[in-house]
Amino acid sequence: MEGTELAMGELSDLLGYTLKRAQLRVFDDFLRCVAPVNLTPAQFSVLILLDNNPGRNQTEIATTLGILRPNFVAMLDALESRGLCERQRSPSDRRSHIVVLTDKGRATLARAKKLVQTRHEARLIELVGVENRDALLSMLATIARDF
Amino acid sequence: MEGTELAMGELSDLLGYTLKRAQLRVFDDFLRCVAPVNLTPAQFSVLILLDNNPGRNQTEIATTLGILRPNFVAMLDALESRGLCERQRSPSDRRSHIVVLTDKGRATLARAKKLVQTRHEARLIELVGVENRDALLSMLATIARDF
DNA sequence: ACTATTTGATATGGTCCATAACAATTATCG
DNA sequence: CGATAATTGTTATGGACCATATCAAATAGT
Repeated sequence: MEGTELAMGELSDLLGYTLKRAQLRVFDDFLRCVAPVNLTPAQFSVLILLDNNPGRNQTEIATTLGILRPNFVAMLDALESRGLCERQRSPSDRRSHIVVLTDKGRATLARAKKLVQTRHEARLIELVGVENRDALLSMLATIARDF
Repeated sequence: MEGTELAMGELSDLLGYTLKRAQLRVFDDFLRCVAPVNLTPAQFSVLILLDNNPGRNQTEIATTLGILRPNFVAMLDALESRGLCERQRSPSDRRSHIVVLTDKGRATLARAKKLVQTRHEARLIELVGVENRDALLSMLATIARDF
């Protein structure tokens, strides 16, 4: 039985590899921290978008999150079945569904935001250092936007 | 038809969200840059590990990459069917398969490394700035390791 | 020698992502 | 106006990736 660690080679110097590894860790921690309200990162992002963009339909919400419309249907079904949001028929266009947060949805989102801040992001900031957090976020945003 | 952009709200300030978005972009660009040798990020990481750790078996390679043994079987099948690596019976333990790079595998890896460096990483470094790249990599590695 | 463990493998199910197609509705424009 | 095109939500479907249980062969442990 060989107990020796394997050499990562040039993987340690690959931004993409380290980026993916970090992302998996962060999402895993997010799930643990937000477990009390039972929201995935994707569901959390949907609730935030609904809160900040009232009166929008499914397509608009989905596409701004990079979710394809067909895949957004089941996501909304899950949130709506838990009473966190509602589909309403638009009076101006009877094809589209306007998605709105319910009171329960707003309350859940508030709890989730608090959990994310106090448990998840706080620990993350402490890890990388307060003085580096904004630079990190800025670089990641640049990559996400302009790469 | 509303042409207005939606507000991202507190998503813009969420490290996890931006991290994921950046990761998707980076992997997408990796695929484009490495398309001439037809390797996914995961396959590339396997080849690198094989090159740096001769004489190891499937389980050791897979687990260091965070790949579960059952899922590694098909991955190796694909690489082996392309003649990039080979499974050899270990003389010391006839249960395990030692995985080795073939000459073609080494050549392909060399081409891939060159493509990654000159097209992929170079552009990424240029985007975030040479002076920031190491700090970025270091923070991501810290998150991946200690979070 | 008998049991427990390990290794590669198969089967299977879940989640996420992507495309095609469809009915209902609305927009286009001849 | 009316025929055609485009849009919206939806379903169906398939692929990629991830996780668990299980198995036969081989080895380790006692």
